[in-house]
Amino acid sequence: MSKRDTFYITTPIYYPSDKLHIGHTYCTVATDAMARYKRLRGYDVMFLTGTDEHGQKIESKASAAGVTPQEFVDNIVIGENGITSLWKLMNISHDRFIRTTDDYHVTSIQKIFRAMYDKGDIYKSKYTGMYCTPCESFWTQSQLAGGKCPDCGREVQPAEEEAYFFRLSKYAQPVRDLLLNTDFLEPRSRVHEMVNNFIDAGLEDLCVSRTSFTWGVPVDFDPGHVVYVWVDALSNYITALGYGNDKYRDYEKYWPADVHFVGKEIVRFHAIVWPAMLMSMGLPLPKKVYGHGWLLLGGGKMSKSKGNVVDPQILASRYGVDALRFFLLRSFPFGADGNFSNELLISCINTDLANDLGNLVSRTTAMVQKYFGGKLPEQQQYDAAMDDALTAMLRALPEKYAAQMEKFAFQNALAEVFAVISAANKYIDETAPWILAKDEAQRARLACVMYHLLESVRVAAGLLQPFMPDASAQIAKRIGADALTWESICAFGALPRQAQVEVGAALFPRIDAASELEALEALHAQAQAPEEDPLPAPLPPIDFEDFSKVEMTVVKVLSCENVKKSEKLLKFSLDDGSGTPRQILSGIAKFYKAESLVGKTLVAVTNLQPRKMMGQESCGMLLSAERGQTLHLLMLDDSTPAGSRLC
RNA sequence: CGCGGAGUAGAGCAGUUGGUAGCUCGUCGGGCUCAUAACCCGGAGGUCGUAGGUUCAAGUCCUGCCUCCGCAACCA
Repeated sequence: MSKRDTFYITTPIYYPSDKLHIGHTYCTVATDAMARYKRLRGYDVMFLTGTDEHGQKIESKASAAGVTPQEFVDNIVIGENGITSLWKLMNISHDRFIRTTDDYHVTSIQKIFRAMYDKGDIYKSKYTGMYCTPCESFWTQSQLAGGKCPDCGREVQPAEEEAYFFRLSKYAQPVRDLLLNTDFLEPRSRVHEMVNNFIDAGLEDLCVSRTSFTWGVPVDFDPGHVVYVWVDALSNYITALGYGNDKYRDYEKYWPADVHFVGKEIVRFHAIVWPAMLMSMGLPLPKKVYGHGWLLLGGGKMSKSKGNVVDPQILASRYGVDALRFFLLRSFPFGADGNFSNELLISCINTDLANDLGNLVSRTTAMVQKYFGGKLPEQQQYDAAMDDALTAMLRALPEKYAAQMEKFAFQNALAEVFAVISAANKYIDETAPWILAKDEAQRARLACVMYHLLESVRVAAGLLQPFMPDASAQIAKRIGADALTWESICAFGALPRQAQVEVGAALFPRIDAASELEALEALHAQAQAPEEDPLPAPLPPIDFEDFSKVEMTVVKVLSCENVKKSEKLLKFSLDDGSGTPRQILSGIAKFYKAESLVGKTLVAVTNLQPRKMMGQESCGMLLSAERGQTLHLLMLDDSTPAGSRLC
């Protein structure tokens, strides 16, 4: 046999700091459908997924949980209800699962890092960030919690550490050309975002090592440094094939990847950093990066902090894995955001799966059973006027479907299949088999009608295999079809004339929408309720001397207004007793209306280093009490004079 | 004037290179009885966010404006 064409497809490697939600499932299911489709088409497919297990966040979460980082990620990745079991539940057919803590990956990363260093594309310099001394941790501005260390809640200071940098700037031009002049990145709308926001804004060299934490791949020629996420995580796509290690030997065979499916939030790394790294290593670039959309809830982003995460395990257990997989790919265009809702899920299952597909299988097999005892006779009479339209549709379907699949337009591919399922339901009405059945002379005609229905079901089931592997197999079994190969799907009449059917229970039972929605609401509320915000960890004792360094002053609000273009900032002008108004910016706009605070008596730390926010200077910090999602400013009795010191 | 996306029937969405506005759900009426109260047919319902412009012709191209969302920034 001649060497088959290969198809290499990947999901991102997910970060196991929390349970995965429906968004991750969406991406993985889409990748799985594509992989299964390509296998159906005869490709030699490599489907890779995995987990990105290093980094400071894992390290600190593990320490908070009192376990080692390895134990922590093991639990989330391969533990009970972990990521691998979620993929097993979702019937994901990945060929390989990479964990960045795997030995072979670590070995490869060290080689890759050194290769880029030897080439001069990685160099040593200084990294500047906010540093928390007690935690020995660097944080970026965006990681800070209320401007403080997200771990311990203490103050952080600007500081710098020695670090290695990747010469990303050197590759700005070739990457820009790649994005603008080729189909490397799709959908096209993502290209503008990348070029305008990042490349043309000036691409800075990228910090690719850290000394502030240890949970990572060590830089083997410089103890104390660990490889930072970019090199470690992105390279998984080649290390998993054996690049730089002896574990696998598939690099030559599968690289370059045919497509990386990624969420739009990480398009930037895949479309800019990854090609630049490969250019530096002198390796071929992946053929395509596809940035899919997000599932939104109530029009907004799904996120833990909003408490609106949807749990795929619950949905799969209630409605079935195939139904959930189908829903995800049928309801939303892959390239754009989609609005997830339980109503939509239930209505999709009821309409497409129960009413149209499931019911078609049910009525068809029931009739074959009823009229022919489960097996069609050889004698069948074709009626061009009645049958031509349906057979033409069936013959044209595989090609139309394939055209959509090649574009990753899962929604459209499924729409094509369901157009034929609808046509088959209509065909029953037009041919009215129950009338034919009353006339013994019409037996051959009736058999032909039944055969056409079975063929419609067979072809549809064949094309649904990538989306609903189990349900498709069940349908094939019911209508007495063999394995649904692509060739047989394309060949109308591949089903034996004397097909033997079996009647069974409903494949997709109808869901009572009203009661189900109620049940889901209840489950959701249950999942939300116990999430009490834990108290932050107690801080170590401090000297009175340390405490006395903080100057806390009673202030009165002279004026207060929202800072333009900022959601969170309020700008205060305060009477601190000195006679000169003091300006302080505070990120509490979500909790208080600016005008309601005028005249209030508050407490401010008045000897903090002034700091600029949104271009305005802030001289101090207003004290407030925070618990979970709530925040209360410290307000004193208005008789307290401005300028009083707290002691 | 940071960047991008979106605004199309009650709801959720399609509308490729400009040429009579479609789909699903819901709703109203009819048909059928093989089937999972499912299936089939038909009706009602849209000045395609808004104001201009190009064109014989614009949801589809151009410009301004409004609203929503995301990214970025910022959150002492």
